Amino acid sequence: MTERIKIVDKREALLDATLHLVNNNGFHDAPMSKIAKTAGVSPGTIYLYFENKQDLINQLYIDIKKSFSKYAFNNYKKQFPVKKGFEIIWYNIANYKLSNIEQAMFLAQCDNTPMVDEISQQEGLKHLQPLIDLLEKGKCEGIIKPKSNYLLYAFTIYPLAFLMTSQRQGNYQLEKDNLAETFQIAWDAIKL
Amino acid sequence: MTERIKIVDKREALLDATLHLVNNNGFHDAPMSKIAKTAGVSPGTIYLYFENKQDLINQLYIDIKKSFSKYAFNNYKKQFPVKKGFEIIWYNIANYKLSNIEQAMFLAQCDNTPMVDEISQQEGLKHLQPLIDLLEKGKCEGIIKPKSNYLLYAFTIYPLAFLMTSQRQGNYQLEKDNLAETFQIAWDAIKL
Amino acid sequence: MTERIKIVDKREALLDATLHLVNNNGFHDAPMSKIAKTAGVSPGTIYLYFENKQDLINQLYIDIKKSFSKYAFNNYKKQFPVKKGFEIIWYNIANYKLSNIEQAMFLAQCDNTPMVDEISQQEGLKHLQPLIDLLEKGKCEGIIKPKSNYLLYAFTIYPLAFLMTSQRQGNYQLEKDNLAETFQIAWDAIKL
Amino acid sequence: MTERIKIVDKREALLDATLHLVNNNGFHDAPMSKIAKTAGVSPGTIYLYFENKQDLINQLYIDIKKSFSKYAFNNYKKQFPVKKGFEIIWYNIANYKLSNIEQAMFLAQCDNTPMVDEISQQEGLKHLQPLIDLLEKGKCEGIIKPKSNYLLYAFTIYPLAFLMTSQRQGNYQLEKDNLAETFQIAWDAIKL
DNA sequence: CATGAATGAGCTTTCATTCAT
DNA sequence: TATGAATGAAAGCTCATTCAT
Repeated sequence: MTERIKIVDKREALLDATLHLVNNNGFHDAPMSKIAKTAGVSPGTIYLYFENKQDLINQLYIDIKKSFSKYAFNNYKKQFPVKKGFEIIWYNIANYKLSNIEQAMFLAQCDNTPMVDEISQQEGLKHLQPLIDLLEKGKCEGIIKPKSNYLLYAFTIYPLAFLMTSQRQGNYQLEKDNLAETFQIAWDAIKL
Repeated sequence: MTERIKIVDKREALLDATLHLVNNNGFHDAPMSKIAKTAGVSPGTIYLYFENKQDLINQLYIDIKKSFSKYAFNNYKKQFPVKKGFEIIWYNIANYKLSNIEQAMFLAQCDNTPMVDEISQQEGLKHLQPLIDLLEKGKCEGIIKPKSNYLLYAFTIYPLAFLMTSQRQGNYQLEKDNLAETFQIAWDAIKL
Repeated sequence: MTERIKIVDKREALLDATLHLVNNNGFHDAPMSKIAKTAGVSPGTIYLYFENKQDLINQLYIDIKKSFSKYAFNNYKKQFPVKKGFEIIWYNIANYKLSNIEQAMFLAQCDNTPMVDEISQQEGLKHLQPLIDLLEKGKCEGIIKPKSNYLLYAFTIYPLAFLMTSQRQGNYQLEKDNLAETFQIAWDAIKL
Repeated sequence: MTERIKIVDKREALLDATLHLVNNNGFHDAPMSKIAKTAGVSPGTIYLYFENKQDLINQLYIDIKKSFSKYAFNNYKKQFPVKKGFEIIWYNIANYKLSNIEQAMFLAQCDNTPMVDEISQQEGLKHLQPLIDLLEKGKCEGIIKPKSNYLLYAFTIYPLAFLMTSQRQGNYQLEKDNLAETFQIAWDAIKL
């Protein structure tokens, strides 16, 4: 019992340290020694939990991607009417990016960089299926523009990444207040 | 004369090599030796044109940013009516990302990674001022939603980055045909 | 009782594992962790039976050397006439190298490498005294050439190491049949 | 010109350092850092001349094997009568082992250890062909016992390795004087 | 006795940078 | 200008050994 907690703790500490260092210094300036030190652990210990640096990055990516998609579909049911369902998912994702900036930044870095295995990248893509299904349903019902899902995603969900980055740099403040206005813009983009 | 051309050639070859390697391998797997070899130049030669690796990356970033913004405002005049002006800029940017994928990928990598100096990052931001001015004008004239420019940018220009990435991975084909439909989505998002 | 047997078993398992790994991978690629795993034991356990890696190697060397010399003088009595005595010892050694290839290989590795303590090396040398005595007797009786024992050993016993190696590599088959011919060669070398 | 000499010098210095360290400490205690220091060179420099540690060892092995076999057949011509030819080769090898103890020790270590690639090991074997041919000729002419070449080698050439080791440990002195007697023993072993 | 997670010194190797040519 | 051999600090990783359980 205590053992399992400890193990989880150390793995977690290492993932946290990696997240933090890669975010702030980039993959290229996040040496294993620093990761170990930040996690309060000896360099050799990393290799008890991860095969190598690439594996550490991959696992971090997948872990975060999982927690992200779990968050994204919280309280969502596919029986919901299209607009309501979309609203819930959109708000979930927006809130995730607002309150888990570190994680969101890391995902952005992974998605724009060849630092994650292609296999892990594929793995991470699977998780948005319910959103795809919802968009399809919306198109069938004549509520959403009959365009590629990539297009619909690009103009509704993806912009949140930019707002998050802007916010982090202090240029823009995305808050509960203006979230509704922002959703309106997203919805205007794709509604029929 | 030939010498000056040569100089330009070598600098250019080095920037090209860096662009290519960083795009395909990431900053962390683009050693100076490989950059030199790809550029057909000796490692030592790099330091005749650039102070160090960071400087090389910075200059590449600024160079591309410049060429990008030049492209973005091609044929654009601030006297144009708001929608026409916006349309021109939007299409310019879309076309740039379609035809200069390497450059666009690199910018995306820089914007989501701490690989470029903050100073250079600031430097790169200045270039979009005419777009900002245009959006402001649109808001004054009641044509565009009275929202933060960050928001307006996020839901019109920024999505193009996602489409470019999707296209590069073969998931989506952004072409001349559907460019018009795509613009419509962008415009719907911000028009009043 | 069971405990003592167990103890012996574990020590034995560790020695066996070491023998096997050092033979196949070399000393430099036989880490304690692999030895432990091969022996079906925890890494920490090794240190209950051996002081450290060097001690493990040393003890293995001495153990094998002991069993080898016991085998070498099996059925031998110093009262035997010289040629008969020599024949018995020679056949014993030949048979040992034929049927205990792993052990013989390990000894060869130890004898040509600085992997064993000098002390242990000295320790291992003592065991051939009866053979030395026999050679001396042979020289006194005018049956064997009056040469250094090193020389006599080099041209009678030592060649068996080469034949064993050749056999292991599949180049040569040393078997019961040709053992007699081989002995003849050895004897021709040193007989007067 | 100066460059090539320098290059050869550095490669040579590294091979020498490796020879010395592996002989005295064993493969397992001959770290690249020590090799570099002994060669009067920086650790990184090793990798300008060798792919990795294994390659360094392999090349050293092959180099020595080559120089050994060149030495072995010095002044030898296949037109010589069998005994004279054999005598020349045997003396050459004996002299090599007497005057190039370091090299001979290293070869012995390689031949009794899995430290050299199998490919390189094969490569090293090719060089004794003229001796094989000579033994065959001797057998045809009824001068040498009609036995396997492995056997003939084991009882004539191979014993020299033992004498060299003994000599190095100060137990035995193989010198010009007793070389003739020693040859006699070898010849007695295989002559018909 | 036995475990095996943890350690950290030390290993092999890489790579940004220099400098004699 | 241009070279590229050389550097050496630092990277990723291994492994003999320890110690709390």
